[in-house]
Amino acid sequence: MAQLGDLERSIMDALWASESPLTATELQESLEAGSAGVSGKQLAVTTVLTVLSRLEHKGLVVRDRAVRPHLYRASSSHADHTAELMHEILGASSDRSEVLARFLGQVSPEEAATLRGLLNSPPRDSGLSA
Amino acid sequence: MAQLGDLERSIMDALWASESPLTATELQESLEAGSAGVSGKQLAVTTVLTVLSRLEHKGLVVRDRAVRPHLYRASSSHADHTAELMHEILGASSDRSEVLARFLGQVSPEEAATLRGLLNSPPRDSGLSA
DNA sequence: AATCTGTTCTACACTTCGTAGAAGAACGAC
DNA sequence: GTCGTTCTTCTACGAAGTGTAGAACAGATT
Repeated sequence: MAQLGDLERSIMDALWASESPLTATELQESLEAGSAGVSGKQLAVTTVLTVLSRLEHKGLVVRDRAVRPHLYRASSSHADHTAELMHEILGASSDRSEVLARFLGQVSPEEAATLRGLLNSPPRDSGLSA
Repeated sequence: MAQLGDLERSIMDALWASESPLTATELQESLEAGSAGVSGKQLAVTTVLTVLSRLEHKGLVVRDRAVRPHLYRASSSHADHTAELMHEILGASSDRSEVLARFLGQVSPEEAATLRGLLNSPPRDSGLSA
């Protein structure tokens, strides 16, 4: 799946941050406003479109072609995506428990607590994601 | 830090698998033999050298210039590196606990057990790796 | 039909990565 | 100390990925 480029990431962030699907133009605006920090430079809509197509191709974005200004949304939540990425990386390792040990060795106490809580309250219903 | 390319990864794997530091030529040989699966094609030593330099530049490889055939070793263990990558990804997320929840939702029961064990075992003093 | 708005095609520059030859540097043999 | 061998560095190029956007095309509105 690989890591995304800067623009790709910004666009995904905007999509993840949005409740409802967005149009290319809306994204263009939210990119100008919301993010970027210092810039302020407006991107061309076609640029946004191009990146959206690429993200769709990568399976990260779903496009609704039924409506006229096409609507775009992230195919999975940010958390899901991130968790998947983490698993991908973990899975590529030969020595998973060792990695997990190191991983835990680096988490903050709060996160450790969070993890403990999650592991002890097992609401393992979510048989979702194929 | 980003993901590595195929060759870069193979070389890192060889370095991680090795107890002691290796020379470029040794790496070249172990690449031919150990990995690759189907190929069998021998890389030029200069290719290995180039990639090693790039990896050194990225901070993943440490080179000992004191001895003549320079010796190369991974700057950190595979597990450490992987764990760091996972943290990097996790850190880029705004909603860490949510990600962790999703992450745990995807781990195998064995891994969950491993994690439980690690979280309950004595505080990992290991103040190693800077 | 003409126009406006949004989408697709095409394109280019820049970076990263795989790949390696040519040139340079160090070290042992003589 | 010079010669040859061995190793490293420099330089380079092609493929892929990404940021960027104009040109051309399609659907809706009047």
